[in-house]
Amino acid sequence: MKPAAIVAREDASVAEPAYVLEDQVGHLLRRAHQRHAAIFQERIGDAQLTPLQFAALVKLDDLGEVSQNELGRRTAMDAATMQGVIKRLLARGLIDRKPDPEDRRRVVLSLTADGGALIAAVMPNGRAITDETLASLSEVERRSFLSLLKRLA
Amino acid sequence: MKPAAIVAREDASVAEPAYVLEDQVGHLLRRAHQRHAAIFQERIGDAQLTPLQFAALVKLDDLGEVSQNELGRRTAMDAATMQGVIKRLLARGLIDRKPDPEDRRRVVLSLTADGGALIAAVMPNGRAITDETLASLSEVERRSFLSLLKRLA
DNA sequence: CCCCCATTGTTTGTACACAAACGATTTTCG
DNA sequence: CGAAAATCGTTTGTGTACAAACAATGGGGG
Repeated sequence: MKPAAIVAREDASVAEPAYVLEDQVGHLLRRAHQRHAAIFQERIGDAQLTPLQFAALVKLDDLGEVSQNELGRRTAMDAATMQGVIKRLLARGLIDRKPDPEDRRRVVLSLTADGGALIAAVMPNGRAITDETLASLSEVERRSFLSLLKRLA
Repeated sequence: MKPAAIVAREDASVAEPAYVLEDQVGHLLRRAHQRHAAIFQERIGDAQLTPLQFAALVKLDDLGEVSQNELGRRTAMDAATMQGVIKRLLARGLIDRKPDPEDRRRVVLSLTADGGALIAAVMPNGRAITDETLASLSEVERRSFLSLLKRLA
């Protein structure tokens, strides 16, 4: 029953639009990321392999040998997170780890034969996961979305 | 059995483009989400308040009283995650919790006065966080990005 | 009416994610 | 050269995130 003309107080007609949780970037990014993680888990084809582990293997495949910190930078994981990821990949025998003779602070990481075989086997699934995640967008929309997203990250 | 003239083996000239980690939606979503979380922490104005806790308070402010599971659905948190979030908000006295007389399985959650005051105080920071997260995009690009992102989530 | 089934909330276990503090090394620069 | 600063890897503590299994309650359908 609002006297239409009156706008005193903090009235909606002038105030900023409501803060709608569902419209906030942060919330949407979180949900999109959740959905992607679910698709990943369902489609990657190796029940134990997580997105971060996959990312680490892909980068190791690209780079050959790298130090742990550098691999972290390349995959956007911090040093503490890296610990756990590396530990699990080592435990599965997918990567190898040895001291760097040139710099005694460093350890050098590389793929084992098993790791190389696994990454080769699941790479196509990685592509399929990307496709399915973007399935609701047209080809043009995908390109546009990815280019905008890249500028945010 | 491919005609000789056309590409033998899986040759780079025709093969799918390389799998570039940095171009994958999943990786970009993860990084964008990380960046948003960092901006949130820096700008929300309450060192203890996390994005999920903020989301829960915002929704409680909208809805008044809700059961724990329903709040979880509205904020996209699963029941197990909810436990921790609720526990911490209770410990800070920001929310209230009482049994639902109509359904003895349920608990009813609501904001306390402190919780209401806090959410009112930090809401403007929430808007600023959204702005800063999207700072690298123009107004048109923001709208376009958010609309595409919403369709992914 | 009663049994099956769905829903609510809890617990446990695994895996990110990051701050902060640490020891060991390497680099830089005065 | 030698002290300060930077880098590397580790540990601890807190907070998401979710699967899976559980007890208690509620709502039907036979």
